Amino acid sequence: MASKRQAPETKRRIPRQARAAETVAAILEAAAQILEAGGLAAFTTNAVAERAGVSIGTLYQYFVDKNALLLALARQEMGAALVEVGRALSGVDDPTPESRVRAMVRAMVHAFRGRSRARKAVVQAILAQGLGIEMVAPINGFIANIGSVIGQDAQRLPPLEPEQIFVLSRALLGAIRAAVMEEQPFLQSRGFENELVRLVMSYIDSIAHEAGRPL
Amino acid sequence: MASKRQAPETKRRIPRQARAAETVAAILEAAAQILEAGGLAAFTTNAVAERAGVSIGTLYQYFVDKNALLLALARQEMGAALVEVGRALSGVDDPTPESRVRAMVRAMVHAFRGRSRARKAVVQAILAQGLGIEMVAPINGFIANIGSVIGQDAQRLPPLEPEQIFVLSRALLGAIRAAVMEEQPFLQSRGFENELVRLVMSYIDSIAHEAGRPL
Amino acid sequence: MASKRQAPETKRRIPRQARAAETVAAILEAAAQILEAGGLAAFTTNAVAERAGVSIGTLYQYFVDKNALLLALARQEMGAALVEVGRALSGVDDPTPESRVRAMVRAMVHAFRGRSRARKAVVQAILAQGLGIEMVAPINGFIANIGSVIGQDAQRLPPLEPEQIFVLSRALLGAIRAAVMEEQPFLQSRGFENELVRLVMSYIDSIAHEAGRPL
Amino acid sequence: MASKRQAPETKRRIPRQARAAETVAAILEAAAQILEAGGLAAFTTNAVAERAGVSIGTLYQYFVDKNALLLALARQEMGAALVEVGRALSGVDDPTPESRVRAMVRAMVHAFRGRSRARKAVVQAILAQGLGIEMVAPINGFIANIGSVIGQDAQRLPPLEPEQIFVLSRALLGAIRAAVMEEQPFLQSRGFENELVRLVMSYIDSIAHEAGRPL
DNA sequence: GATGAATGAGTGTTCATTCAT
DNA sequence: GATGAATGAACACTCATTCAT
Repeated sequence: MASKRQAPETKRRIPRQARAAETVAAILEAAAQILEAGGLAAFTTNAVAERAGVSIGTLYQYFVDKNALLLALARQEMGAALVEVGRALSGVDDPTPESRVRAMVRAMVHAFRGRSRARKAVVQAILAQGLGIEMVAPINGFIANIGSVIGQDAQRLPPLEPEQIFVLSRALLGAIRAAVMEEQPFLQSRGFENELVRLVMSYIDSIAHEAGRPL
Repeated sequence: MASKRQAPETKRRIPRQARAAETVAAILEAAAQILEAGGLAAFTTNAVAERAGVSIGTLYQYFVDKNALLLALARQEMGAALVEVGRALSGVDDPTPESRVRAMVRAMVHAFRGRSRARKAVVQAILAQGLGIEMVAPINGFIANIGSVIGQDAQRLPPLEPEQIFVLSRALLGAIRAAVMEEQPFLQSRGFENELVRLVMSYIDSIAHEAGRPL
Repeated sequence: MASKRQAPETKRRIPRQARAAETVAAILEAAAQILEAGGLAAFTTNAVAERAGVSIGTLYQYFVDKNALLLALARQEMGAALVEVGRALSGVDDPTPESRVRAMVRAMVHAFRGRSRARKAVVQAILAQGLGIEMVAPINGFIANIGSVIGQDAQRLPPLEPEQIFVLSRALLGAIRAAVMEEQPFLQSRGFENELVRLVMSYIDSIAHEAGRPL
Repeated sequence: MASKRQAPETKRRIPRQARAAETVAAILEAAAQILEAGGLAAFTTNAVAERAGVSIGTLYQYFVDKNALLLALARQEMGAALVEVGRALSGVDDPTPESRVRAMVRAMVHAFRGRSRARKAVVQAILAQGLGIEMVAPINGFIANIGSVIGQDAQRLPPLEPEQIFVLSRALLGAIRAAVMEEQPFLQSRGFENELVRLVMSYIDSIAHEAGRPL
């Protein structure tokens, strides 16, 4: 696992045929299952290949190394999460700022829900390689546009400073991540959701006030 | 690395002689250096022993296993950080709520400053074992008492709900941690500090308002 | 070497290809040679692998751990011995009780002959794990049926008590084992054989007399 | 643990003072306890020293190496056993041949003061070094003189042949040893004792008959 | 004489990765 | 394309033994 920092290659061969795509899917699914069941410690290439019903050689035909497999899994999961968040935002008919934030928060919490051990392991591994930046980038984007997420008209909120985007996105993710990692029972409770919403709203509110444009 | 969740034993032998104490210190220092230089991947017991100028056997005379060494290092670092935070809080003569929060935030940021790779690695390792809870417990405590940290008189702010303590502490730590992990250049900037303060203050403020007792 | 008492698993992978079978054979042969040459002290997995001309990884592909290798060797050797004893018994055309016992004794003595250091080591190791019971079980069975081995008609001798089976089988094995271990020159002499036969016959005789059914 | 075959040196320093004798005794007692509690696997020099309440350095002042300690323990226990056997023989007032044999058998079974696990471990270790011969020599002597042990007048039984001495002593020891090693519950039962007596008596009987001098 | 901190060779075992079939 | 037997560097950890204090 040498450390390649810049968006390392993941696939060795891009599957062009249906069967190959199935194989890749099977391997990723197996990887998730292994991770879910035994955490990072059980995540060996041999174990993944076996569970996928594929020979170890085949696994290496599609993933350059163990790391690439992990990354591919992480990307797949992040993508799914983002799709969900997007869907949540577009599906809100009550356009109160708060209700939009709530929708986003809920989507994020749920994205981190099922298969939590697998997610935990993936997160760990990603962090361990300093690839966290790449992974949170999309979330970052969402937060950056939070002005438009919130306001009916964009003028109301001045564009956020980079530090503000950073603090808000990482604070939110950090709280959710901690709840997942520590396996907190209230992860999906209403109370927890409320507090996350409060975290975002009060922060935005403070900025708006400072700019003389209270929400 | 078997998983003992509750404050696992760290030391195998308590050093009674001066030489032994030096040895332990040397090992911990070496561990920090190795972590700093090569991250978790380079952190092998043999490497640590070698850098400490000590035989591998000696290392194992003082630490039951690799994990215990890591934990001991984590505890030492956490302890130092907490001491700093405590000192910061008691050394503020301008007792504005905001200035007290600012002191705390600044202490935390600085605690995460020097030797950041080592700290990063320690944090990762701790998280990887689900011992994050133990490690953040003291921070948790600080936040839990944030009412008294902030208010001149404690009645002003109702005691925080567990979820609120959780969200606030993890959000703050999460933002700082991310800045460390991603090696953000603004880590020690005034602007970043301001936003962290805002994060805490606005959240508290929101709670206070809800309780009908604005700060 | 954890202690699993009940017929522990020995093989990790059942060899399906010809090459694999050869590899396993080579490893077992190497193990026997190492044991023969240097006793239990020289019996390290690395040494065995090296002598087998195989990598250490390959060894572990076929044997879960060091112990499993030892056990597999023991079983192989025991099996060979038993086959010999069985063949000896069925090949006696003079059906005198004594001549049948003599055939059995002779087979046992010969079974413990060649590669005695290896056998010695194996025996030691097996005993050291409390797996002696499993290993002597077949011999036990032979002795248990000694009535039928000896008598033309089975009624003549009452079925032996467990303690009697135990004493007779262990006494016989003990005498042979000691001769092997101490490398006694008379191991394969006629005189020694005679005395072993006497040991068995007189004991059985005594039981038969007691039961009022002298042979 | 290099193999020195001929009655290796055991003591490094012969204790001349009372305190030293106590120390040696404490170490041997600790060794026996460790062996009894955890078998050969737990038998480390450090563990013994600790349980004896002595520093590891002190242990090495009295025993050249680990092996010497084991040997000293074995000799001590063998000596004790022999004394007991002797006492048993001289203390029988019913001078039937059988009752004398029974006394001997019982003393042998009860050897090692009921510390059967320790006994097992010592036996294992002794065997593993090929020092079994040295250890059984005294027993051999007893059996060699079994004619006098048994008969009121020595003429009755012709002197035993070397093979006969060997077979009888090893058979008896083998049966007892196996019961110890396999931790058979009937080890100290009357039934087991009876069968051991039968083993010896019937064998002797057979020889006597052959010589035309039935007991 | 006693202590116990220090030593370090040696062991069993894992697992990512290769490549002949 | 797929297979899976083989590889071997690397690691955590043990414990008999030494020797400065």
